[in-house]
Formats: sequence, C-alpha cells, structure tokens
Amino acid sequence: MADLVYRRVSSDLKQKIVDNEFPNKRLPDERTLSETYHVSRSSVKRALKVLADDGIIFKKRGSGTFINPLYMKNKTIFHYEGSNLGITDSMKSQGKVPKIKLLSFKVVPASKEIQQDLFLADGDFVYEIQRLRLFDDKPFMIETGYIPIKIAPELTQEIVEQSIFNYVEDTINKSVTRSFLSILASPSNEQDQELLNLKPTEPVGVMEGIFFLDDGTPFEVSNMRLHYQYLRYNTFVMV
Amino acid sequence: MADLVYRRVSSDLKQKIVDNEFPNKRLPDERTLSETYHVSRSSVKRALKVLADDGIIFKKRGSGTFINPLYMKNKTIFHYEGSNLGITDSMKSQGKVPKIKLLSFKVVPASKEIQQDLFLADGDFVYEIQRLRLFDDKPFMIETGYIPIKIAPELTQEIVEQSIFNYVEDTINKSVTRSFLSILASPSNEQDQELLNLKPTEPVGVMEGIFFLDDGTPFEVSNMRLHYQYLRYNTFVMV
DNA sequence: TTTGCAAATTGATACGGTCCAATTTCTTCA
DNA sequence: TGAAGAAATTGGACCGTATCAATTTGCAAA
Repeated sequence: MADLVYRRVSSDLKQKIVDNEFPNKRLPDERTLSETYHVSRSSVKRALKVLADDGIIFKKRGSGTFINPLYMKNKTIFHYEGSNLGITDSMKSQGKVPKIKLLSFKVVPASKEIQQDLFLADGDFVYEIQRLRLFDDKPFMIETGYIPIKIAPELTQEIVEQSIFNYVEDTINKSVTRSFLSILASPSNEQDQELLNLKPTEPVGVMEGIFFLDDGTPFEVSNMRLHYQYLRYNTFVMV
Repeated sequence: MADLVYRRVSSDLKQKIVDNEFPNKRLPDERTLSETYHVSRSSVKRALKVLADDGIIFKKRGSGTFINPLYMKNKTIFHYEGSNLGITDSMKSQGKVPKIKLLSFKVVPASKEIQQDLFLADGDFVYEIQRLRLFDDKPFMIETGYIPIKIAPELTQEIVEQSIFNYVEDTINKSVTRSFLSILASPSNEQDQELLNLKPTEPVGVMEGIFFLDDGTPFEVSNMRLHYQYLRYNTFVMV
C-alpha cells in the first residue's frame, strides 16, 4: 500500500490532518510539499487529489489547499459505506455475526432483462439464488441474485450459503470491484413482512445492483430488500 | 468546456464510443492516441481517467483499454443522478414543471444537532424552511431545511418560494458544490400521507443531507421526504 | 484611511521523458 | 505438437519543466 510515492504522501498528510498538525486548516503549498517530501510536484498533486476526492481537503486556485472543517468536526460520517460492495465483509468489520439462510437455489434460463444486464445471449442459463441474511440472528435482508453459470460453473449449495464474493476471489482469482446500484423505497410485500418481521405499514429499502469483475465482466445482478431500519446509504457527492 | 486538451480528448473518445467506432470494444493504446491527437501521453491518461471514473471504460495493464459492455447496452442508466445537487435544476432539465409551495418559514435557535452539522455555536439562529415540492402539479416531496442566518441574512419569503441554491449562486456569488447524503426508507407519517397522497402502507424515501459551499462552509442541513415512487438513487461504486 | 493597481503566491494544465510490471505474442526446442 | 522462455506490447508510476489563471498581498496614490 505505502510503497507508492503518492500513497505514502497522501496517507502521511491524512495522518497529519487527523493529528491536527495544521491548526490553521491550511496545508503547505504544493511546491513546498514537493520539497519536504522529496518527491515531484506531480506526485504531490496526485496525493492531494486522493484526499480531495475523499472530501478531506479542498483546493482553491490562487489561494491554497484547505482542510474540510466538517472532516475534523465529525470524522465518523466520513466512514461512509458508499464503497462497501460485499455485505459479508462490511458486517464482519463491525463485529456483528452475519448468517445466511438459503431460501432457494436453482438454475434457470436467463430472462430478457437479465440477458441484457449480464451481457448474455439467448439460451444462456443463470443461477437463481435467494437468500435471507441475518445479523446477530435478526433477519434484515432478502437477496435474490442471478449469476451466469459459465462464469462460476462450480457453484454449490455450500458455497452459496456463505459469501459468494469471497469464493470468487479465492477460487477463480478475480475480484468484484465495481457495481452499479439503484436505491429506492418500497412498501413491503407478504414475503417481506413474514421473513423480516415487518408490519404492513413498514416498508423495505431496495437496492438493485449489477456487480462487475475487475476485468469488466458483469458478474451478478442482485435485488436486495432490506428491513427499513437497516438500510442507510451514505455518500459524499461533488459536482 | 472543450478548450481543455484532456476534456477535448475525452469527449471526443466518448463520442466515438457512442458512435460505435470501436466495434471490438477496445481503444487504441495510449501511445497511439497520444500521436493521433497530437497531445502528450499524460493528457491521454488524464482523458482516459475521466472515462474510467464514469464507468465507461476500464483499463487492464499490459492488455489495453476496453469499453464497458454495459455502457453500450444500456446507456440510459449511466445518466445517474448521483451528481445532481439541486432539485430545481435536475427537474427542469427533464422538461418537467417544478413548483414549490411554502409550508412554513421562520427563524429559530439552532438545536444541538444542527449546531454540530452546520458548525454553529450556542445561541446561533437558523432559518427553518418547510416546503412542498411539486412536479407537474403532483406533490412528491416534503423538504425541511435549516440555513444559518449569518450566511444568508437577506433571505426572504419570495426567494424561499423558488430555488435557494440559485439565489445563493447569483447573489452571494458562492456555489453549492458538495453534499453529504444519507438515503433511507421510512414508514410514512400522517403529514406525509396527507401532503403526498400516500396510503398508510406506502412509505417515503428519506434523503438527509448537509450541503456545502465551495469553500467548505456548511450551508444547509436538509431533510427530504419523498413519495416512494419518485426516489431512485443511482450510483456507480468502485472499490 | 481608502482605493486601485502591480507583484507575488499558488493551484491548474500540459508537455515529454524514464523506468517498471502485467499481459500477450512470438519463437525455440524437446 | 506442445511447452517453456524470450520479446514485444501496453498501462502504471514518477520525475522535472514551462506556462497560465485565480487569488491574495503590498504598495502607492488620492
């Protein structure tokens, strides 16, 4: 990680920011940073861009580079989940116990819509995997996923009862690094109410997503219906 | 816009991609592009990074640069709203008629929570602005916003009945370029049901956000409750 | 003291080069 | 024919430089 110059600089600067070594909320100018770190100014720019993209700093041409006051005020919100792809890992990191209950697992022909999403042809088959996810024994999400059989021909019930992403990374040696997500709210249906312990007036949050391997291959299309109290999608938006 | 070299290259490449001038889903290598466009390789890299960040292409070291198959398949979903900050403008661009009905407009002391969000001190005052937004005469959103009076001391009822962001950009000459958003689902309350024409079983989508001026000053904290059929938040996530 | 312009500061854009690492393609040899 | 290794291809990282544009600062004139 830190064997890259610009990463070394950006993580060091981030640490200094956290340690409040710039009390006037202003970073040294790029040319000075270039000298003190003994790196080129291009690398400094690249390092600063990382921090700027994270919303930690912002730059004003002609004026200087400044620390986003909110970052110091409330660092916790900057740990946003916008970049968590897998569910299993993001829960484990919070010290919770994730469980999966397999609701159904079968192979079906890909529908027209799934063909388009997963870049498949007529007659291609996909796994249809419906799982209930729990979290300290409380059910919070019904997940229906479709995966082309030709990408993961070896998928078994045992694998599907655990993390599919981890299986792909460990076994096929490809990783899931991108996804396209849609987030919306929806009234709960009977299945939601039964499996997620919801009253009829209580809704679900829906996340629809297509997940890609790092080589760009669409890997899975997934529909996730979450207990409304367990979905909070945080994101930092810049124009 | 196009007077910047890297922007010229990236928008030209994007056009060529849309026009299907790379039928094998592969772009020329960086060195070749550098020659054909008569620009440096650094500029080509920068142009390609723009497209890669947009999810249009992806690069494989040692192999080449390729077009995301999904981009061609379904270009519409790539018009994601993830980067639209203001409501007024993003609706206008869709040819809809946006309207605002002012529900209440007053000055109140900032609560502890708002003090923290907006970086205020004890005793500071904020505007509390509650508005109903309509869209071709159909109400779709109840918005409650808090703005420090010291940032916009001249705010009047007339302004608040239109776009606040546009007022700020035109008058104070600062622009709102960043926001931190949380998106979640919630059962509808009585006010929601009445104003948005919802049944008790129908939920709202909630967007909570803090908006910042381009100098990093927190400008507004806003709570938006949307008719569930009108909230769909699309986003492209990379690790 | 205030106003207005010149100079210094500072980030943005762009160029071109070197070396490296992952991947593919070609060649050689068993 | 097929496997191993060499060579070419291709994107990644980094450096140093030149020029430009937005902003701030300082100084001089009113």
